[in-house]
Amino acid sequence: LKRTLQHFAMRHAMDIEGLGEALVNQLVDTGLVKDVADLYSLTAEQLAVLDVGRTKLDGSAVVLGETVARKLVASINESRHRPLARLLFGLGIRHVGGTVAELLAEAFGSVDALAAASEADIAAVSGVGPKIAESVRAFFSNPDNLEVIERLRAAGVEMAERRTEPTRPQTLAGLTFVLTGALERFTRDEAGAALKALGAKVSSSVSSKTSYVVAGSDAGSKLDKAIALGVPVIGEQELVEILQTGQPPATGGDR
DNA sequence: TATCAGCCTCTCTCATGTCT
DNA sequence: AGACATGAGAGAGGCTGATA
Repeated sequence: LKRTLQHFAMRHAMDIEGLGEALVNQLVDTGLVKDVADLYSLTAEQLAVLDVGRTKLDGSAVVLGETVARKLVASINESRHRPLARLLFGLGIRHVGGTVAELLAEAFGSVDALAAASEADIAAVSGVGPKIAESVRAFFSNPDNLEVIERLRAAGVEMAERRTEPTRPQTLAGLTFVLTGALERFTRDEAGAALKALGAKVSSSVSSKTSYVVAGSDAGSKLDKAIALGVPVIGEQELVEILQTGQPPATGGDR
């Protein structure tokens, strides 16, 4: 349960800021939370008095405090409106990470449609094979999982994708980017989302099929691999230009 | 203001699934 | 079968908020 909660709350899932391992332990150990749906009925008053596992000099317990508790409740409330892919990832279905969750969200559009799909329907999605399809089908065949989904629905968690047409021309369609190192003007997630909005694919590993590697500061082994494979490497300034103009670099990188 | 603990962001690595 | 891509866990360093 603790691992499920941590996974559900993590950044790439429901992104509940402030809910980490220590707090999850407290919530489960005190009995406040028995499944992920219970998160949505927590109050700031309940959270504020939780022991954070330390003691003051006088021997009394250090508690979470009102500031953190209020922020956490706000973050939990916001998480009701995450995109479908985040929810699918957050449910913790084996073999379904962020990327596969996006494929499934795109293909089925709602939790209900995915839950009703056959193994063959799921495996028909490009990028999803029989193992993943079997795992997804098994998840939605488990009554316990279905009950949690119903409780999440009752708590107001959105269960379907809000269809939005691309707002920018898909000028980077067919190009694959890999981000490495730290960027100054945005996080890698933001940069990745901006690239995807232009139709690009963003991958986490470099191969000869990679179109461009965007290297920020302290880039690691992905930069080394890009150089070894002769994949064009671009810097943050070039990335900004791509995002502004919507056009891939004319030169193909020069690092 | 300094310290502390927890959280966040990011890298690295490896097992495993998918595709050609 | 080999190449490619993903998922997931561990660890490092920085950031944040509560406490002293």
